[in-house]
Amino acid sequence: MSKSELPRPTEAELAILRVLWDRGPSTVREVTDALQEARGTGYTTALKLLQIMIDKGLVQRDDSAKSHVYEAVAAAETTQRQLVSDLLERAFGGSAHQLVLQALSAKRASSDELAEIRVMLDEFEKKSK
Amino acid sequence: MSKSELPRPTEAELAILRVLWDRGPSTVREVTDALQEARGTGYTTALKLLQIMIDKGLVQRDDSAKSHVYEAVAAAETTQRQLVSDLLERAFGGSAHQLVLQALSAKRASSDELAEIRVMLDEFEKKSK
DNA sequence: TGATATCTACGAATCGCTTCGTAAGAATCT
DNA sequence: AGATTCTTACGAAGCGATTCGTAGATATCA
Repeated sequence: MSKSELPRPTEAELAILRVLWDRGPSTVREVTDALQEARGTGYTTALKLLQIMIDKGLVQRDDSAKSHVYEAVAAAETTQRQLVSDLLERAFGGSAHQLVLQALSAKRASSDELAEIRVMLDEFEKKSK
Repeated sequence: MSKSELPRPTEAELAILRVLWDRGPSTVREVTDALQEARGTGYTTALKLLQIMIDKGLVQRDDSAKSHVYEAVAAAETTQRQLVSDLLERAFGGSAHQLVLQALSAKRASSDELAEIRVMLDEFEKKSK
């Protein structure tokens, strides 16, 4: 079984993935604490979600210790790319520059950010040649 | 009541909105036909969705004729901006340039597209000054 | 007119997501 | 040991999204 076909994470699952990407491998307790303030997630809720995410292949688990340790299977960039790609098709009909435009409008991007994006474009173009 | 607080459309609702943005005001029949190939949506399914979307304020209806005519309340750009903004927070922690980067990676954007995006950045920067 | 087609409205079934209560086992404290 | 705390596992409730069947009203056709 290849890793290439992970399902799109749901909203709650994405919140958990963000914690795992941020903290690295973590226990249920640690995930719960991290989500406590932002979402008020309860302990058994986080546990259940992580168990479901194992079934889906989104996370893997090390259960050698008493408190199991969970880890995201896909890198942040991979999942983010999947999500953007999804939105691009579903909402923009594949028009990347429309998406970028709306992203900048939504964010009211600063000049610094715009400059950063320009650098990215340069690198991107260099690579694709 | 202001129009400013429309809920985020669901997946099926977004598919309908795209038809309405594309075609302009349309009947249930027209929406169903447009979605038939892409999604296999049945007539009563489209009708029910449109009725739900009226409750949510996503569409409005002209029922003066026998076949009611539905129209999107928000412009495409407005909803798209909302969706991108949402994804930006939920998946990227607000980092716009990370989102742009993943969008370009996902799309393998062409040089033409990249050029288009550069033009956009210029205009954007000009406006924000 | 009678049959057929088209439309709206409504209810219900189904499914996935999210949350929580509870039970049972294991470790820790007194 | 006995009580407390922490953990995993599991089931189920609640909710929203999606789909469809059916009924009833209205228009169209033969």
